[in-house]
Amino acid sequence: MKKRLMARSVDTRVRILDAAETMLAERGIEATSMRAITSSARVNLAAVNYHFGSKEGLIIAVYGRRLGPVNQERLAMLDAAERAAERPTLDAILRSYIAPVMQLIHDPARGGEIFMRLLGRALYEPGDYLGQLFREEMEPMLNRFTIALQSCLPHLTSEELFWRMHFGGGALAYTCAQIHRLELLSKGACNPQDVQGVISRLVDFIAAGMLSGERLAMTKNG
Amino acid sequence: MKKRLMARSVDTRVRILDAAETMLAERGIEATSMRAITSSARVNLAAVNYHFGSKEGLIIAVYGRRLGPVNQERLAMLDAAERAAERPTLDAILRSYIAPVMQLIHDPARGGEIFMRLLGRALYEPGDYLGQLFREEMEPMLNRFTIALQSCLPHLTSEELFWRMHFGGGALAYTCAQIHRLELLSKGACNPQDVQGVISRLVDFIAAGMLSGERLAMTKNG
DNA sequence: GTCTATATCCTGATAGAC
DNA sequence: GTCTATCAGGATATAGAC
Repeated sequence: MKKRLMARSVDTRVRILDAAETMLAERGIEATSMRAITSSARVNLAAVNYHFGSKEGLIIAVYGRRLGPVNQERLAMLDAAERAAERPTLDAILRSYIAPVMQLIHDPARGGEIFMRLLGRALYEPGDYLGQLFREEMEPMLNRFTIALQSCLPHLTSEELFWRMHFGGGALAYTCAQIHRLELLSKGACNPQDVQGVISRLVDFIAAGMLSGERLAMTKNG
Repeated sequence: MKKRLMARSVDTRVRILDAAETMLAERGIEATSMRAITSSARVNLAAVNYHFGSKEGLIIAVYGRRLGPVNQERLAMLDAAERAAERPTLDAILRSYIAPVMQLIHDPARGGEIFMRLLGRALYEPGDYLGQLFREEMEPMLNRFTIALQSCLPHLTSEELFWRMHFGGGALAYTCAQIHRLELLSKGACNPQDVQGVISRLVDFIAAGMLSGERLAMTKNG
């Protein structure tokens, strides 16, 4: 990590990161130019290359500063669930994964709704900007959740579990990325600002999907 | 629609559309330049503007030529299900929506896996490229499926149904967009080429989610 | 319908003064 | 650390010959 020796440079770094975060969430990586970012942040164009080396370095920094805290909260919630019961419920495991992301809506200090949307888009972004960062930041956390789900759903083969985690991840990513449009798309029928409601609905939906056809799926370890 | 008077121009049009389809699915709209498309299609750069007017016109044409047939097949399957039984099952409705998309994998004449991936990315693309096209092509079809689901799940409020359709749509979109990576991501545990297996798993997962907490959700029309 | 050539603007990145 | 000026190349789009 880069040292922060001067107060002014911290300001500049943060202003660039904040502006980039917003524009990347709204337009995507390729559609966001460094000129648009520096103009919005009211810093000089050359400041991006000075502080982050390149556009790719900036993108990685934008995701990097927020991803760690979210994943640490996920693991902390899973830890707490595992301390509270020898085998945590499916609902508790799913909630540990989902709540820290959805609660970003009311946590501007960690990126707020903007970073939530950015996170939802991450796997749809082209190129190799994020490959290494996600392997480092996401894989260890995902491995722990996979193990927790396996002991909760021992009748599922690893293939079945993978498919269902994938479907659940899709529902979550889509919700994060589209959260700002849902009220409009539903013609006012739903209220995305009711964070606890959204979390509970997502947990219920995915838990039901994870448990579907429990009787028929007992082909192993039953 | 533009008339096709000369054999040569049809070739050029189609070669551009095919090349664009592939590159858009792999890199996204903003990351794909017209130079890359025309170079891959081995036609002249100016041909895009001659045939499609602009890059945006090309993008709309790429989606436009494939979206209609897929949605018509969805509606045809729903029609058949409604002829076969007065009230089609939830599984039959979901399968009508999902199967025509997933079966693209083995239907190169309708765009194959490439268009399926492109479709999965559509709602994540920045800008207003596709707004009007989707309002025209998707909304009437979605309205029919909404009605079918409502009569199948009468205990759900329209808010609840919207949320669950949204979650299911996210699972489907994610699967379409990531299909080519699933074998790698699962370290060989799953086989995305087993189309019928993927369809059945998606239908089962989403149906279970749609039905979740049926007893608790009876707040209307029970 | 197709092509070459070009117009006009934007892109990421850097050198060098301050 | 910040700034101006600039580079080299890429972007979409078009004019005009064939």
